[in-house]
Amino acid sequence: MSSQPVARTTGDRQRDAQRTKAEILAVAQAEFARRGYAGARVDEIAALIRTTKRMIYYYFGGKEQLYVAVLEKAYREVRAAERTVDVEHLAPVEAIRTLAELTFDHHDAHQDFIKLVSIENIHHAEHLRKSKVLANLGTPVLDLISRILAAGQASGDFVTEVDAIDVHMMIGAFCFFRVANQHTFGALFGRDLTVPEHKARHRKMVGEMIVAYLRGAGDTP
Amino acid sequence: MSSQPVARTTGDRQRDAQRTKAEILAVAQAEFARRGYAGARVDEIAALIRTTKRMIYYYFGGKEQLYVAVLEKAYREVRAAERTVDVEHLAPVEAIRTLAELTFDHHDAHQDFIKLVSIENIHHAEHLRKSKVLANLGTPVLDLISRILAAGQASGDFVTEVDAIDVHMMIGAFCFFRVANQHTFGALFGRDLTVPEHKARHRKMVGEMIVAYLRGAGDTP
DNA sequence: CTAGCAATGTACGAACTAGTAAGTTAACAT
DNA sequence: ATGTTAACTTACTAGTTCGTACATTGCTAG
Repeated sequence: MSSQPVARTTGDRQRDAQRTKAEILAVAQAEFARRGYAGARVDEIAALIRTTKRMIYYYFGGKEQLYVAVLEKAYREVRAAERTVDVEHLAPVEAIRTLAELTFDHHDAHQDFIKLVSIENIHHAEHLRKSKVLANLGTPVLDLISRILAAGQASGDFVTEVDAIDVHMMIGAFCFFRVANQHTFGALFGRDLTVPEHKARHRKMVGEMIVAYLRGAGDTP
Repeated sequence: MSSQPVARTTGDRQRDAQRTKAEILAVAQAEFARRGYAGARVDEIAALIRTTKRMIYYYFGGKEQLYVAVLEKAYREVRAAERTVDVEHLAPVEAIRTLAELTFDHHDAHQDFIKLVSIENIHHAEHLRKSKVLANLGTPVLDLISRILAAGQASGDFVTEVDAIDVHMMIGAFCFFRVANQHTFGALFGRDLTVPEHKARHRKMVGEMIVAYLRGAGDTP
């Protein structure tokens, strides 16, 4: 009955729209992250794939739409990863500490995404704003933080009055910075943030930082 | 005796090398911060000044050297500002809190600089590394932090064992993030980080965060 | 087996962009 | 006063870069 073409599972076809599209997206993501929006070259992206530049225009329409598609894919993957986080079985202090450490790991593992976000901010998030997909993506982690904060306040572990967005920002800022600014930081302070000792120490630091802050230890007496 | 042309103080000369150079640098800084290195256009920079594109090549040699000159100028100004910070008359807790708040103010006041740093990181700090000026610029704030930490440990106010660079990074990460990522953050969380309420709250947050962390409140019991 | 169309390749052009050759003028030293 | 040179302008080019017109071929339904 179905008139839809059945998606074949064998991957060795010469013509495969989905594979071509996916390949373009993957290469484009690396290229945009590496060179920025203006610095990326459509011809260079085309040269790095099986197919030709024509396909980029066939499937995406143009450089800008390709860039938006890359952004959308990257954000979708991040949000999907966020949804797999499960720390609600932990006590509030351990829950927020673990969330901070998982956020740290996640940023460390997705450096291309960090770069894309940096690039998008240089452009005042104009592409992100254009995308309807990204507007309706939601931020599951915020609800999680809200619940942890409520539990921590109820138990008395957390004293500081703060909302979930600010907590998310405080954790994210630290995790983002050490990836996004590793090169200038390394050059200016002579410290390579990628070496395991620093990484492990910083991972601990985020957790301790957010717990100390939520316990209210920074208050003026 | 002197064969050097005396620098005239009247600013109304038609030809003034220093003024032209300074004007090019100022416009270029704005343009590079706005569009990124690849996105900035030499013709556009030229169009925004009194003089012509030829002068950019006359004084700086090319687009890349102009960019490096902009970077050098921006970093020099930042380091100069750092040297004016005086918090050593304060007790350790107040000293580090004040330093954090001043860092916050400084980042907030120099958003173009933040953007240039983001851009430079996208390019793996390759230009920054090339510059001999920037290699020998030093980081006066690190010594300051070291002294505050030593005083705090001596007085018993600070318990956490941490070095100055990590403290600088923790403060800087927060201050940097809210400026650098304001656009994607605003679009995704519906929160405009530039509105005074948020800004004032975040300014307090940095101070409380670093004090709480240094007091060792995040330690596992 | 074949018609029809999605998918793909080739070749090219219009517009842009960094950089330069060659000539001109203002300001200063003497 | 005037020669010299730094400061400046104009007009141009060679190369790049996004995008497209047009031709072609593999895949699948029936």
